[in-house]
Amino acid sequence: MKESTICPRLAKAMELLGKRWTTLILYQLLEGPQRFNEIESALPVSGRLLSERLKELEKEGVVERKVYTEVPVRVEYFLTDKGKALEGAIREVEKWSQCWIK
Amino acid sequence: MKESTICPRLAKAMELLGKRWTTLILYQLLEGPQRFNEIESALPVSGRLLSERLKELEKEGVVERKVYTEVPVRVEYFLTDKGKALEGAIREVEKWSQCWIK
DNA sequence: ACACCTAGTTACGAAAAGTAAGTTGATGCT
DNA sequence: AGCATCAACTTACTTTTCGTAACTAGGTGT
Repeated sequence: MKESTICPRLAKAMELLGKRWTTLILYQLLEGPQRFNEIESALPVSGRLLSERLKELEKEGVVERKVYTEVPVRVEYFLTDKGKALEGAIREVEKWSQCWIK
Repeated sequence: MKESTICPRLAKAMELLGKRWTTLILYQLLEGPQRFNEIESALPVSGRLLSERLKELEKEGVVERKVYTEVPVRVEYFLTDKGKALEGAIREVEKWSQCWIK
């Protein structure tokens, strides 16, 4: 790595959000709490990566995980306040894609 | 790949914007036209990847490339209208990072 | 002829992603 | 008891992408 003049906070944010699938997972969670399998079927992402990304997002405090000890077990993921604060950014990307992607 | 219920335009947008460095490169270009070496020194990205990303962005019509046949040659990259239309989204991410990333 | 400058490209080992099969723990079925 | 089922992961393995550093091309200046 080299020195860079860019703002470290933005760089760190993009290190998280710039990973494959991350933003689409968050977009999906804007709909409300969802279980592992729901997210997996909504997106073309594999269980392996989904699991990895959700852990990263949890670690960053963007997403939380709640286990319901039913049978079979149910696990729900949902946005924290930090995660909900990303809605504006995600909606802007959504708008852009509607206008500019054919 | 599996079937997914997510909007294909957003998915395609994220396929571009979700790649490593892409958004930071665009953020950098919000400052105005810049040469290859300027972008390279502003970001911790290598020439190899910068070249690859700029080609992708050019192909998608987000960025344009202008060659000045001076000595030595000068090449400038700048945002098209499609690229400038991303400013809102990028600024939202920037705001989020200022508020939520320590 | 040789060094220098920008703007790349190439080669190659390392890390991340994609795919598919396997694991865990609590049932219910026969 | 033994086996199948279900969600939510996890492992093993192949393919793609990344990171680093060295190299190339075209046009000077010395």
